[in-house]
Amino acid sequence: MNLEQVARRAKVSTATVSRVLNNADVVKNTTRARVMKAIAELKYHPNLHARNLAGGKSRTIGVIASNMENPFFFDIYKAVESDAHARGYEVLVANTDYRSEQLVTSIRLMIGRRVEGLAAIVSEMAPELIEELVETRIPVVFYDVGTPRQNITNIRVNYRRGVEKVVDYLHSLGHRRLGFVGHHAMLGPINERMKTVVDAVARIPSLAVRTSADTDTLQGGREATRALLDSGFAPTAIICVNDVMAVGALRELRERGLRVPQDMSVTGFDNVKLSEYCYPALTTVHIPRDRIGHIICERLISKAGKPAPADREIVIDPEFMVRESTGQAPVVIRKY
Amino acid sequence: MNLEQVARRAKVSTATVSRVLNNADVVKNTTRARVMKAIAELKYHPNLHARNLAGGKSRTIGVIASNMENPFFFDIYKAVESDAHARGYEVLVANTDYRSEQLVTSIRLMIGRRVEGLAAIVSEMAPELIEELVETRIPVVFYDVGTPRQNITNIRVNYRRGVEKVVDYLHSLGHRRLGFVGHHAMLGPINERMKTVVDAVARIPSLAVRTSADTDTLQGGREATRALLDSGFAPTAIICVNDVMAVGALRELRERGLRVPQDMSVTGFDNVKLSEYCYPALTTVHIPRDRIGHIICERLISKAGKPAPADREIVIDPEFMVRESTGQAPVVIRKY
DNA sequence: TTGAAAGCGGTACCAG
DNA sequence: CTGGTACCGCTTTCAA
Repeated sequence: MNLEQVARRAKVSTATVSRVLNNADVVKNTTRARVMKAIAELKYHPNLHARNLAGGKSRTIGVIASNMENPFFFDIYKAVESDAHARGYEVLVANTDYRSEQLVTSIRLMIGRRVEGLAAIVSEMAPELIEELVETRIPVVFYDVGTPRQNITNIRVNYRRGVEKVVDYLHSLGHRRLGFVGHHAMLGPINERMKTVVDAVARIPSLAVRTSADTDTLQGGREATRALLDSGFAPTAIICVNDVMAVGALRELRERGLRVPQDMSVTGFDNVKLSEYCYPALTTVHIPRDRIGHIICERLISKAGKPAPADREIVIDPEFMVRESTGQAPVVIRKY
Repeated sequence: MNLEQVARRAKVSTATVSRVLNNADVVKNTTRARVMKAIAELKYHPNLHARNLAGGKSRTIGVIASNMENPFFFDIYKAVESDAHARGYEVLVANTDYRSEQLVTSIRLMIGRRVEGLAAIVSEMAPELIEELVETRIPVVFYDVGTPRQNITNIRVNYRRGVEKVVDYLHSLGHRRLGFVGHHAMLGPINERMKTVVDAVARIPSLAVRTSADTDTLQGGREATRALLDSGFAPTAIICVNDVMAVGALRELRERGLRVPQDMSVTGFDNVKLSEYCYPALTTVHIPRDRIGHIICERLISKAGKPAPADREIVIDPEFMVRESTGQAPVVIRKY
């Protein structure tokens, strides 16, 4: 089923059918009606590949994230999609599951589909890949990766500040031994976030920290916490790299009969909805996902006339949120 | 950057470059090397639209879901994607947010992109739309919608059985007044699941039920529960349409000082990971998402030779899982 | 083993 | 307002 068949049935040329499809207002009403009738009767669906090929533009942007299962990424995606739709764009999504080969595959796929903009929310990326993207001249937004370049905009959250607020707060509550639950980064075990925590702790001499890592899931949070508690190091507070893993931590603590926050404090990061719904509600750090989503769209979709802006770094300051999962350090540490 | 430029640089024809790209083994090694070199130097990325157009097949399937934010849908999607990738297929995702216009848009988009198979996990669908899909002859799998047709496979869960198990269990625990928390369906308020619950309750004369509905989110679960408790009807147990909404319900109950399960029992549905991580862990009904995902892929992706099977209905029997959120009906109903 | 050329299904420019 | 037609970038015979 193609333009030509529709044209034949409506007794017009393919050019006219195309005009009707793209609501060019030049078509005479009676002609338009005839064409629409033919389209309906034939149940014709335009081939978007052909359209993109001929038209040269896809009106599509891509979003690649490490883990869409984590609401943090999903919230950003939703914000992007909503904005994109409002501007008549479609968005293609891809998940890397923190696997670098998948990242390569996904990026190539996006380029192959000729997206007009690409957002990569992926925490790590090989320099060659970045180079590859720069060469394509496609507008790109990185979250938390690399530095601004010609066609690249960079959004980064001031994690250092966020983490420092958490550490300082726990310190003020009397905690001296802190555990950190992180997730595996793609390239090697020493990930940036973990380093940030270690640095933040190092500012305060009386503080000690021990880290643990697992997958970025509820279960990973639980496993990492289990490992941390079994390690012999006896923290009175556990800082988690994000809310999802923190919920996993809560579960493990409950299993061991440790009360939060009386026996152990726990903090999350991101402030996803779940952090208010779990028990106890998490003390966490808010990162504005929709703001990030809006910025992405603004940078990726070229406004009428003006080309999309780029070559900038946008730093977002996170906000500390105290809820129920943190409290005074216990005087006597319960065995577990 | 296109095939021709690569061909020119490698001093071969576009046909040969194409052969290299598709690893046809006929190409001489030295030629292949020359082409690969040119490809790398020019940072050439094949245009997939052109490829699909010329080749006639997209090696892509589509998955449309009502709410990817709910892990139930996401788990299915993950399973589908994993299987699809293993067979060299890509998957395109779309979210409808339970909006029927979005469903229409998404389906048209998928057809336009010429997916070779389409899964619709969307609980409701207009007959004309189903007809439209039948006409395309694209293999389709519906979850919980419609009936088998020529190119349509139907997967359905035996909700009735699942709900009956829940109701019977609560009844055996002494509960007589049940609340039901559901979510808004797309078309009108009387959704199928709600009806199923009402029917299941009607089997047992001593039972009474009151329903409430809101969005399919944590917050929706909370709001619906709030409305239910404020309605004057005093349930001793709340049956939730899924786990996510059940977690929202738990939050509202906690807010009101009602203990689960001592003062109020709560049940979920789906058995997503979160149901084991929330507090208290949810009594729920397991629906095997990966099995569903596998079936979808098997039906959508034509095996070598054989065309994908279709025209069948596959019924899945859910499994009841007792955890901590249910208990004996309280003797004295606490005020709230 | 390689090249030439005919599509694939649209879009858009140029005439009429 | 409508038709003819040259591409868009790649795949796939058919010949050589």
